[in-house]
Amino acid sequence: MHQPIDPANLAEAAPDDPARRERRKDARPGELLAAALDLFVEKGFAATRVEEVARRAGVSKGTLFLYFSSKEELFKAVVRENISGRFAQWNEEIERFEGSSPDMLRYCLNSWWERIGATKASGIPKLMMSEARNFPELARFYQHEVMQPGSALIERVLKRGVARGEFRPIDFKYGVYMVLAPLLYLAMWKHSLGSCGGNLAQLVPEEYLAVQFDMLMSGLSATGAGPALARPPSSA
Amino acid sequence: MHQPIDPANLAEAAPDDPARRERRKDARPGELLAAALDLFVEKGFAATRVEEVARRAGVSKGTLFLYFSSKEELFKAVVRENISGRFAQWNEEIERFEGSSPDMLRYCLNSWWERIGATKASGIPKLMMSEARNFPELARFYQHEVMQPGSALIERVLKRGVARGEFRPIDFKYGVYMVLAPLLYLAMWKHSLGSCGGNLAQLVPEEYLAVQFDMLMSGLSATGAGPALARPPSSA
Amino acid sequence: MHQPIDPANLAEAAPDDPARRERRKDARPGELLAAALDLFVEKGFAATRVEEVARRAGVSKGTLFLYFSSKEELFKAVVRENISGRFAQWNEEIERFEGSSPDMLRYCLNSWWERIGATKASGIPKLMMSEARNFPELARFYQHEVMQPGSALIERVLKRGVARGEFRPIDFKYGVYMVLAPLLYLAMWKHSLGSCGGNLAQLVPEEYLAVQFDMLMSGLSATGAGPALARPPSSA
Amino acid sequence: MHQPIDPANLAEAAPDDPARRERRKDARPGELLAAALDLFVEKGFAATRVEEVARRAGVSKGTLFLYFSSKEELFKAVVRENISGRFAQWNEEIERFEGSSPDMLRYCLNSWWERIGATKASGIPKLMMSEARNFPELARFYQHEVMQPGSALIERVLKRGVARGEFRPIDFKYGVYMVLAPLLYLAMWKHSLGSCGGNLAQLVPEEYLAVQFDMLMSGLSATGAGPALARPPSSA
DNA sequence: CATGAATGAGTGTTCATTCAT
DNA sequence: CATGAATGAACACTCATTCAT
Repeated sequence: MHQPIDPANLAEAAPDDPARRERRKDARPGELLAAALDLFVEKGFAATRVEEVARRAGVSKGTLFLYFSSKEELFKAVVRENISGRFAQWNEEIERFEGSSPDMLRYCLNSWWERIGATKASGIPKLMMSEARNFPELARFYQHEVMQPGSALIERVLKRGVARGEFRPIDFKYGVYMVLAPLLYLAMWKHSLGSCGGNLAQLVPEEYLAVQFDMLMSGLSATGAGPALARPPSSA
Repeated sequence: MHQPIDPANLAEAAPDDPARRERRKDARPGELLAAALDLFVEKGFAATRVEEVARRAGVSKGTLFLYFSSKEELFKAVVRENISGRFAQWNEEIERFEGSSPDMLRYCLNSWWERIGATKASGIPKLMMSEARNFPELARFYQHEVMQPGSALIERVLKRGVARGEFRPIDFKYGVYMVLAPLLYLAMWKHSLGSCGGNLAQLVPEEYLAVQFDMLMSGLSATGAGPALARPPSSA
Repeated sequence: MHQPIDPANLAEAAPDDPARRERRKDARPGELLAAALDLFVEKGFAATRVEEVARRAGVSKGTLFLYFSSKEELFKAVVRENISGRFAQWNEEIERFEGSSPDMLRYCLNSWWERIGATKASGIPKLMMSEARNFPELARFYQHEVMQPGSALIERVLKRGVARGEFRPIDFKYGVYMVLAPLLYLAMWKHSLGSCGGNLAQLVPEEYLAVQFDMLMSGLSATGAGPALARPPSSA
Repeated sequence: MHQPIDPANLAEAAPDDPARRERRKDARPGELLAAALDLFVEKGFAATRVEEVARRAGVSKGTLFLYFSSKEELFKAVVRENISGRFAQWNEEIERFEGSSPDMLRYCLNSWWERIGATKASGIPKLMMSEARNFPELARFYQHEVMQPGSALIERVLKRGVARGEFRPIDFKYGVYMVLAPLLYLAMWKHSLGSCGGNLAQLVPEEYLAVQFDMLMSGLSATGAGPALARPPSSA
């Protein structure tokens, strides 16, 4: 990732050389961002000490402030770094998917679990929920870069199912939330109450997701006799 | 000294009159609890300053500690006042409910919305999710005083429905989460991303809940042909 | 002690009637002073809470301030209350004592232990040592009312012994401290380090005093060959 | 990573060079320790404000906590710096001492006076007496770090004297207190009543100590005919 | 006289941020 | 570029003192 450091030009590079600074922005900050993600997810924003982030990244506290002008900026950078990129691939996969819509939906839930839910990244939605109010700008950013593409992806799946007669006609706006809510609740639960000992009913995420999927299918099933969702879609 | 004490009215105004004390303990703390709820919901537990709570209630910092021995106790009192204190009545209502189990479930969702979801109290679940990790004692408290009774209440409804043949047999542990997750997600959404302008799809909570209810019913329906939840219940 | 309360003149007694206040100064304050002595001795001045003093005396915090304008004044009153009186009797006893001077000295040490050292009053010297610097006026008072008569009493005993040829001639000024220092050190030790668990060598006060007495006698003995104190008395 | 690490100069300037850290830890803290000693002695432990210590040392409050993790640790450091740290040297001196035991004891008293008694450090025993009860952890520390080694040192001197036939056999436990009590009483007196004007009999410490030493010697003298301490030693 | 609710200044400690080297 | 020593604002909680009743 870094080019080999050439001692020959060290003396020549002006301290404020923008190019050099640019390069750095990719180098050392990477370790800082990783450390920050770990700690923010683990302890939350307020309880994370910048010194510990720096230490975990192997640099000094002063160095951290060389790259991020404040703890808040660090937080924003962490969120930016860890969320957007995946949707492109995800959309492609959906595009190429050839199975039934229920299978496609199951595939979505499963890959969410594998790529987000079961990983450290699952801490980010929780992070955003917790801090959104104190970082409205970040919240807006998250809406545009994460919530919107995510919702769009799910909406596409649902629409495909309806179009192919595999799902009954539904109100897509709320249908999306029906898929999202259980996933996001699970992510948040994992990183808050679920991480505190003494839980009455220890969730097994895989089972939780299976049950939620069954539930979804019975709500979406074109053959189901239930009244659910059988209302004229309010928005396309 | 001021005026001769008239024994006749001793019962009404004796300095240690328990009733008077009761009134006091209910009077000023009431304003403190209201102020605390506002601020906790608005800024979170850690970011709320006890002094500001006091100021908003119109008393001094010292007075607050006269009624609540610590910030954590204040928080617990807020939770008791707004959530756990209601389970008794709620349980009674359920006990006396005579309609069908679907109606009972709908009644639960509706009263949750009216009493919690639509009020400032809906900020509390979000708050707990955000702060649980950093305040384990509060998390334990919340588990015992809120999550447990809440889950038990829902489980009772589900069991009644199954027993009366109105719901298909389900795994109750996950069934409870199927009811809870959408509610809690809504509460959290309201107090985080939902409270920041510029949302792509503005949820209308009532509609969201209606759709979620339909969904639930189709998943639970005894007559439905879908595969959902049709697994042997794992716990009674 | 108090005159019976005549309801007839209650209305007439001006609230600030000094006589009435005087009366009170003997009545309720007695309990307050006792409670304060206990607590000051037990926990020191700073660590004693006026509220606890009041509670132990069975009155409210406000009432305490009715009698003592501040915590410091309470402290002064406690010290004043508990120190002077005993010397008159003590001096008389010494006056009448007819045994040998060593026996008289032993008698002094023993009665100090019985009347002061073994009682709560032993806390007062410790109190004074601890707080003298912050209450210079009290320190002066203590010097005049306690240290001075106490020293004089001991000096009288020593002089008697020298006059009767039972003690060798000594410098009385320092001789007095030779008697006092072990006693006062014991009192302070009892109320500080001695009251904390885990002492290496648990003192038994009676044994400590016996050994100190032997020591004193060997230093004072007219027959002893040692060089001790055999210098021309420098004062008195 | 920044520059190739040259093993050759690691010992001199590595950022984590323990020697450099050592120097730092001795530099500024020295001023803090001096300021703390002054203030603790002057006002006591509880009444001393860490901010004032910092201010007097010319640094900020935060800096103080950079070097001492708490006020109690600061106090312990003061005690170590001024008292317990000296026992090693003191023990060595005793070890090498070749004169008679009475001379050795006199040497001990004199060096106590020069190194502790006559210096600000003499305020520490008084301080401990005053605050021990309210700071049990400090009391324990003081017992282990000061009282115990101090007693052991004196006990060694006494045992040597008895072993060499220069002192008569004594109960060492109380013998130690016979040496200690006058010293500690002097220290306390200096910092409490002795520091308030208007003393009846102004002690001259050097004379006080000389007299106490004579007294001790006559009590310990092997040739003395007195009864003092001539009891079978209770502990070896 | 007596109460006890109310006050608010004061304390030890933390931690994001700065800056001289 | 990197460091880490220094900063100082901030915060929960205490408690002597006041005063309306």
